[in-house]
Amino acid sequence: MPENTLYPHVSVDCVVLGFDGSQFNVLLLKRTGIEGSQTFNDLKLPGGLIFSDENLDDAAHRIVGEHINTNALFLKQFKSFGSPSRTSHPRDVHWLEKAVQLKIGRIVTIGYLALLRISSTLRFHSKDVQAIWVPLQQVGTLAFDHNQIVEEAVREVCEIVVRDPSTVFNLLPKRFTASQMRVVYEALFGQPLDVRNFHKKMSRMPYVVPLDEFEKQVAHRAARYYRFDKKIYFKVYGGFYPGRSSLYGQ
Amino acid sequence: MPENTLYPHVSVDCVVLGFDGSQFNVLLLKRTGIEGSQTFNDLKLPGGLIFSDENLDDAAHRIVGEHINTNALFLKQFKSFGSPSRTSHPRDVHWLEKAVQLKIGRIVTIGYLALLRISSTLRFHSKDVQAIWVPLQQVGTLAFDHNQIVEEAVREVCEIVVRDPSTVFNLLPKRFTASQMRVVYEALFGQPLDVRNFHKKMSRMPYVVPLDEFEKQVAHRAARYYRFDKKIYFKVYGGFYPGRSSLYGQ
DNA sequence: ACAAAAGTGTTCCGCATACACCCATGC
DNA sequence: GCATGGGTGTATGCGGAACACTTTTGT
Repeated sequence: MPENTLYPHVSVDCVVLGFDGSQFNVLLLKRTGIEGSQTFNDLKLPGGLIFSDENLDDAAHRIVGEHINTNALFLKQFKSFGSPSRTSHPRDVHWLEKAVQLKIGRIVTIGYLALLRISSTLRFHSKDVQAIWVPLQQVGTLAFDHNQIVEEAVREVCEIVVRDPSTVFNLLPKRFTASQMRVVYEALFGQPLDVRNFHKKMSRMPYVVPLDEFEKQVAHRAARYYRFDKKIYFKVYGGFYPGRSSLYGQ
Repeated sequence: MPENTLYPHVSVDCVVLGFDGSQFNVLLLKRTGIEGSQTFNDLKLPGGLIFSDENLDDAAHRIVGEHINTNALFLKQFKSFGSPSRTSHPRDVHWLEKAVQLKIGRIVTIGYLALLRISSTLRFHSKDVQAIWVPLQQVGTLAFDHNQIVEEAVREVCEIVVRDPSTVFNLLPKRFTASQMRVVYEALFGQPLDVRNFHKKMSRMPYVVPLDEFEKQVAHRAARYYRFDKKIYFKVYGGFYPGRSSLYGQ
């Protein structure tokens, strides 16, 4: 089957990062396979071959959508991976042949990154027993080159948030307190942030609007709720971020 | 040939941006094809299918290397393009069948961006009559979706330079004057920059070291030369840029 | 002496950083 | 009343932005 070596397959792999209020988790799927005469269980990213008439973004939505509701999901292509050896581990070769029902020569994969908050209302699709959230710190050895893909995705996240501050609100509920927002930033940057300075930073964001609503039933002073205002945000940034290019002319 | 629709091909397309001292140019290849009974001439990005045992970065180097010397070339993957219709224009279908000698169903392409300076010593490989530099402002309608690819690459450039200031020095000679460097930034940001502020900015960059060498034979005050010091740069930045992620733990 | 580009200093403002105490609430 | 987390103000320093004149050199 020379076609299979000449013509690589194309897949999409999705690094779905969910913030649970204190840390980041990645959505992984349980995989069972055979290596030699042994069976093994490990984990992989949600991913799959693209359909012949499907564009990349659609494929990514479809693949994530097999496990969670993707309405209004932040989902962004971030990097492609095409090492010829990325699917050549015996475990992976064997698993692929069973899963895809094709002899696979090589797969180039397009990496997608999704950001969302893990809320009490977020549910895996019914009967989806293979999908689990794994805290980033506890991710072990994954299938294929998926550790590398996760690593690169994580590297992306901060840059995305810095470039476009509105993306953090994907990680927060509609109403959120200042400390919820601060905890997200602390997780992103891996260090504690000064509370007073963070309040000032927030108050300098015109698109973070304070509400006249407060926490209830808490064993301490009730925190104020805020919300993110998209319209104000786009008015402020005008759709462009600082450092935009104008190489095509002013 | 159902394989061809099921298994897309994978190519690499390279947006090679060359700065000529005053503006950015993109490396394009002349293409001659047939549409209906007419022949036509237009331009395309350098690109091609990946080899079966080649990784993506290597393919990009190979493809750019067919036209210019890629020693120490800044070359970076920036985005993939996979619309099913991106190669479906009749001109492109016909041209591909001749060029690739295969019936092509669909091509997913990985976009690469290269940055370099166009110097007097830069030469296209001998007899390479198809490769030309086209100023970005003068780029017309290109083959396939190459206009879109160029557009996205140009959008990338500023962000890359902002994230990693050392990349600008790919666009400058080893020794450069302050105004040469300023002109690069002005072209990048599409606006004139204040001369005094730019000098201060430069003097705040420890890795831009002033030399005791000056222009000669110029009909005005001779400008000082500077050089970029990689070692100092990496000492300053430690290999990391501000806003790096530490999601894996501190 | 003139044309042409190089080089230089000050002020103002916004933002980041560092730092310590009082407030509201439930138990 | 105490434990728990929420909320607040001041001082300092750096870097971005605005702004005009003198210096050097070849012709």
